[in-house]
Amino acid sequence: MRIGALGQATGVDPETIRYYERIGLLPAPVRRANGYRAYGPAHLERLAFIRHCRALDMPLADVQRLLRLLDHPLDDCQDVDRLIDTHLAHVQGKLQSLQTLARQLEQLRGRCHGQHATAECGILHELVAAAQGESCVCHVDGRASDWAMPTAPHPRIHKIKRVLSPE
Amino acid sequence: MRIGALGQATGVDPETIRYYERIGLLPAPVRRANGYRAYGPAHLERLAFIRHCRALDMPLADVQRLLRLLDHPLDDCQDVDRLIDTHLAHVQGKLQSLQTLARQLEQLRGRCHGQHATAECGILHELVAAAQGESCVCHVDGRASDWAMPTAPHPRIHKIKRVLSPE
DNA sequence: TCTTGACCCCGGAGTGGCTACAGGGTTTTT
DNA sequence: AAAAACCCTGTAGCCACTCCGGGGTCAAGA
Repeated sequence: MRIGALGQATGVDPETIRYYERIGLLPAPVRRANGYRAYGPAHLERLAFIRHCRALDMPLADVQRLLRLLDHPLDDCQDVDRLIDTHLAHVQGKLQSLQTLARQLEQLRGRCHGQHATAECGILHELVAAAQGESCVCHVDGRASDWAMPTAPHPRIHKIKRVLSPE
Repeated sequence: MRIGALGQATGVDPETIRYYERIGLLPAPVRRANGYRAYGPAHLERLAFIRHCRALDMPLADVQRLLRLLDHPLDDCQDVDRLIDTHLAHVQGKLQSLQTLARQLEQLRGRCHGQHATAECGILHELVAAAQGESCVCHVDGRASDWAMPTAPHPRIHKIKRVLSPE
């Protein structure tokens, strides 16, 4: 089958299929005389597997590792366990902070009803107040969620000695 | 204050601050004779605001819009409402699919205990079976979640006429 | 026969929100 | 004086695609 048919069969965009090939996730198929890719059932199966893992939000690197384990059926299965465990922990952590986040946004949303100028908007006021460290509906307990924080408090460990000296 | 002090005060990496300046989110400060950026309290406030919005997982484009609304206090506040509403809906949708995903992963994890070769691993078996369209703990109801799907079934609307013809 | 239009190819750039250099200069501390 | 810490610019990398331009191929319809 050609790339379009494979895409149809698996629900994957042909461009994504080519991308998977480029990064070495899907083996390059043979080519027909005209240069078109010719896929067989093995490709279909493999791509469906990738797709399913992606549906479980696994990063492609993890999918790659699972595929390698599949190709070597005698290896220890603990690697699979660990991979799933790690991924699950990751997902659960994300879930937790997302729940907190949704609560915060709901409360924030409750600050404003009706039409008035932004100068009187409870939402903006709240956001500004929070930014200035005052209490905020978003941070009832006084600390911010770490959801989607660009980088949790300075993961980069370049030793900071100098104390903050306001200019 | 210099960029490092501002970063300390807000918990933002100096490189991120420069990035915000580059994309026009944070106004460029004056420079000292040596070329160093010199920030004042207004910058601190603005950056803290950005940071707080980011903690609520808002995309920078939304933060940009909120900042503009803040700068024009006479505008209608409905824009703020809509922005928050949209964002909240987005977050809630994500939350739902993440919950489904976590359940699926938990069930998948339950398929494998103990040490054996990957050939006998219940997790891998399950994933392969699912990929082949068979019933799967992950997809009890027979349909896949759409969480993190690269692209929900072909959003691209290039009309497909030719029928799938297995090679 | 010609044209249309669906399909295929490739390479490269763009997305968001940073992060990580490289390669230099300046300031402060030891 | 030397070392460490800080600052600058500019560029490239990350993830998982997505989109685009510019072209080739192939079957069906007028």
